[in-house]
Amino acid sequence: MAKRKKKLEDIQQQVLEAAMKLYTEHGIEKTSIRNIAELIGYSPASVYFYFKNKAEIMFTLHLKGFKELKRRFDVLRSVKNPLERLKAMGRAYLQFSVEYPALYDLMFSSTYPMQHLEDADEAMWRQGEATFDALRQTVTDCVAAGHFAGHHTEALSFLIWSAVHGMVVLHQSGRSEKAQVEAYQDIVEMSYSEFERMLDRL
Amino acid sequence: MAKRKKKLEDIQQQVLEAAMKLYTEHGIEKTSIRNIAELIGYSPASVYFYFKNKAEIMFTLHLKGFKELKRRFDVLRSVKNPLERLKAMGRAYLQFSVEYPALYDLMFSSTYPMQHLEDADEAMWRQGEATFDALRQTVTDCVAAGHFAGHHTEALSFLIWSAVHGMVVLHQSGRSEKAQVEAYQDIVEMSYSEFERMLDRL
DNA sequence: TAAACTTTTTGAACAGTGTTTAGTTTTTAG
DNA sequence: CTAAAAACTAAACACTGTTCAAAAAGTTTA
Repeated sequence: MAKRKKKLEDIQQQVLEAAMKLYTEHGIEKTSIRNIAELIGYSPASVYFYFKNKAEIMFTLHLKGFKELKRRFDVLRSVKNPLERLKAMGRAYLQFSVEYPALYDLMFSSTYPMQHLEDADEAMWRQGEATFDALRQTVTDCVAAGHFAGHHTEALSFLIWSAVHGMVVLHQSGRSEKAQVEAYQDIVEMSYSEFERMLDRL
Repeated sequence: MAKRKKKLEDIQQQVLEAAMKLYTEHGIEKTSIRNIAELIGYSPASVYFYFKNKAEIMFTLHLKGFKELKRRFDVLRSVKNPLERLKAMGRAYLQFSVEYPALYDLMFSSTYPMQHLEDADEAMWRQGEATFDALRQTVTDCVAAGHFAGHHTEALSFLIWSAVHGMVVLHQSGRSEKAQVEAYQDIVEMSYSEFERMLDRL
């Protein structure tokens, strides 16, 4: 009976891996239940024995992204200077988006995982909340250390998230290149440096 | 022969209006060629007589958004103080995103219009470029007036775009609420105020 | 072992999508 | 009035997510 469960989880894992492979290599349009099924040697209907629907598959996938991002943020807790930690978090966030663009899209843009939250009647997005908490806490630490005087912590935290997220999505949607934002190698890198300098002056 | 052209453009217009109506009222998933066709009393195949494909319809639609956004930016040219103009542009941008969320998505997030650019072998996204130009010019004016000393104009411009765009998409994707970013009425408004204060200190 | 029961798997279908093609109808020009 | 051009459509193709009844496989009980 333990083996049963093992096998079930095993195939769930296979589904997730196939979905991830299709998603990263060929995008959302090729990540179909039929393609997933074919990749693991099952019929399309079988996929629905292991997952409620496609939204749940994508939701489960996006959780893996948050696990990795959290891991990276956790490493940065060793950075004692809160302002330096905040800047390092931003860089880690950008780095993550470059290494896992598909996963990033699932975590912060795609409607699929959010759709699952509504299917499951979950009012909250725990992973997003936890990640924002990490940011908010670091901003709070900065304030305690005398930075950002007169600024509203919550609003400033959201602004910081927005700025970095905005760079990522403009870049990933192809808009920054198509709008000729760069005669420069990496506009995102340069803009983030500008952002760090802004934070220094607050 | 002028009447011919008139009628052709007339039906193109009808297609666009139907598409816009479906998109704003029921989202992308209900904005199908079949639904558009039904709304204007034509067969689905007829739509392809007036537009190459769905990407072209969405592209044409997103142009209307840029026309309106440009109109709003043009009004702000009367604001002589460049820093004030920059801040007003940001507010106008946010205001636009609130009034036309569907159009905003088409302009800055959806892959459909960008897909058309690739279909049409257009290396450039003229509307995005023109809009970014307006922002870049205003930042340049700010620099000329002694602001943002030591900052890189291009990178700073991209950062400003990113910050405001990031607020909009986090808000519109439902992520900000689901991540409990607000026990506050309007986190976007508050964050933008923080942003203005940041600009003042540069 | 045989029957009963449960878990797992699937073929087939439903309702939908974007798009193409061949053929028909309508309109215009000579 | 006829020939050419323009406008329009039915039907199909190849997909999509999803459901359901039935079949197959595995497990437990008598």
